[in-house]
Amino acid sequence: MSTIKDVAKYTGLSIATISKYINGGNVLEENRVIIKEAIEKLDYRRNEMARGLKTNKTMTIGILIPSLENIFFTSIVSIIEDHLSKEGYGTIICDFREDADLEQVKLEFLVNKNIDGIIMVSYGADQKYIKALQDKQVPVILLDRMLRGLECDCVLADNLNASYQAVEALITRQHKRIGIILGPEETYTAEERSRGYIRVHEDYDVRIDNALMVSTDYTVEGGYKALSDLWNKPDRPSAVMVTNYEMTIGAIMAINDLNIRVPDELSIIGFDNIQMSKVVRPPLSIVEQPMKEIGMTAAKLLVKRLKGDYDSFPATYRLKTNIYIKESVAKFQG
Amino acid sequence: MSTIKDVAKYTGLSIATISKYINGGNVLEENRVIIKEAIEKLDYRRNEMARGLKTNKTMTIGILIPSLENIFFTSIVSIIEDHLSKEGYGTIICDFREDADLEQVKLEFLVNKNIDGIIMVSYGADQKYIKALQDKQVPVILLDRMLRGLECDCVLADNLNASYQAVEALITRQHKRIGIILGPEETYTAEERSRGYIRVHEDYDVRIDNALMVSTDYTVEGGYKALSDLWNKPDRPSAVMVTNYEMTIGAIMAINDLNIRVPDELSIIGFDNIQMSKVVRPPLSIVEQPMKEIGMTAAKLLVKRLKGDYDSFPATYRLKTNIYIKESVAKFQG
DNA sequence: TTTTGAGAGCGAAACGTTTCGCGCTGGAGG
DNA sequence: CCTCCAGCGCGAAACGTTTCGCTCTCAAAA
Repeated sequence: MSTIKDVAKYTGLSIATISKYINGGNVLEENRVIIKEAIEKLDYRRNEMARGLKTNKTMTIGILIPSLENIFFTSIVSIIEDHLSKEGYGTIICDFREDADLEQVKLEFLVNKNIDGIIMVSYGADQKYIKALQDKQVPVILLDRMLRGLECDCVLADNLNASYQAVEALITRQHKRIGIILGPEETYTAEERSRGYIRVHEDYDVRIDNALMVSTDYTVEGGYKALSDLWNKPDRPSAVMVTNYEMTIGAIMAINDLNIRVPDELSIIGFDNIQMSKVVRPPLSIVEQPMKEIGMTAAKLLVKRLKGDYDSFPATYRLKTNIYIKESVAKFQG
Repeated sequence: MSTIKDVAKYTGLSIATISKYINGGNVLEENRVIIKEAIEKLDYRRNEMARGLKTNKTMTIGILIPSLENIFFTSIVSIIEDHLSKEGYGTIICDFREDADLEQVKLEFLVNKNIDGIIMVSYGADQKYIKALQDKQVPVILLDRMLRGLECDCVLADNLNASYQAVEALITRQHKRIGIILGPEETYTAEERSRGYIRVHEDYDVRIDNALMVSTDYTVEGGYKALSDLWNKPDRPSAVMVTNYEMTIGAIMAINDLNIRVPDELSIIGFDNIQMSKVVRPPLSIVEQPMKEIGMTAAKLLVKRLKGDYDSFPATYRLKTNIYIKESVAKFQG
């Protein structure tokens, strides 16, 4: 592997000049030519580590998500990765398997890798840690969920309106008893989605039966059990909305196992994966989060922060969701 | 940020001794204690870049996959990431969006990041590039598909037997006209899967109608179109196997749109995502690749190579698939 | 002709480690 | 009591860059 020294020797110029050339400084046209030639001939590549040692930059961004098997997160990551790589940043991706302890471990791991910035979905990482990062001028972007009491840039979906609109679609179809399957109570997204559910009931003056709001974890099994429970209540709902992809899968499995006829016996609205809507029968109604937009917004915001532009910090981007009502939703037949 | 120098100063020992301690060398118990104290007190963290500059290691592994939105790949990556992070390696993940040109770009990107090793799914990267990596003692592990004419470690599923077994399950149920939806002809996996299809026909002495073997790209749209085409043939098959996840989704969509009754009119076997089998009705038969095992095997092999153990190079691990026959497959009713 | 200053190149220090080779110490063996 | 040697610790060089502050050149301005 040749170094900047070799290039200097080959061209007869000094190391400093070569460095200048590499970093886009002013060099005589004449020298520019021979440097270029030398670099090609010697197959010189800049040593990122030596560079990083001087500049104190790794050109590496950490991405921390709950699961790499969750298409919602990986779609977002895919966009981020692409954008950042165009800006010259590598992305070290860690998945913490939905485990808050592991989240902390991986977060420290990333920090020890001297990342220049981080984009993360937090389940409850130690806020001190994030604060420490911010103090070190390492930009942090939160994805999907905000952290209470922490000043931090954040990009997420407009969860409240997402569930508001979905439940509204059910209410305007005369449903009165609408079930909602939520994530863990303490999570930000679950709370927001439940607020949308409540608000739309209030706005339309429909009574809420708390028994129809069930919290579980954001897993396939959770969704399965929650839907079964709702169905087995003496006074069962005529419609259900499910508030993430995994639980949607579980709910559909339960519907299949319980032989529930959709939408005659139960209307249902799922979450996140638009493909799913065409795979099951009848076509599933879906609330879709704008993953591409979330990813792009987060990536751009991070790059802005990396350039030192802390304009309007802390910024929160709350992006609009889309709702697709298909045949899995029908008018309530009293 | 404190450095090794600060620790040396604090303890009154030399830099060399601290370094020794950090890297697990022999240090007097007495000193061990005060160094530990100093490190904690000063919140010293090793600067990976300075270290990398000396050792010429980045402790970073590149992972290059066709798509981050493909659960097959991300499941594997998830395992790899977890294992490698335990070994202290960060993983820079790149997705090339199924685009061979972009593959090359991202590969160069990773190489320029001075990765210590790479695990990749190649669509057709320049083999010279891979060879160059190997020459530089950077271990390369190929995933999912081998590259013709390249000596390289490789971990993949036993594709031939996967399709052999699936088609066998159909043949033993009296199906004579069995469709298969394959990936692009030039890809290694598609070729192997088609060989399994052919061999089982030969072994059971069933005539092959070439019209029933359709190649498309590994996409949802491709699967949709392929199944529609098969169905619209004058002499349509009584059973179809689909050879990856995306195409399986597409095939199911087509079945829904064409109102094909499964399994009465058509038996079907899908690929890769076991969850899917319980989401659709009737439950879908599935060939499942052992993703966890693939990931683990690849990660372990890489670590072995990184340690300089080139035992039995080039190694090929061909891992057994599992097949789950569910109600989407029925006996052929002549 | 002299002065000025912009443009280009250069030398050297610094970034935070690892590692080589050497020197000191103290206990075991003769 | 002397000799050895193992075990520790130390100083210094080196890894490949960036960057500061300097000098030199040459053309334009005076």
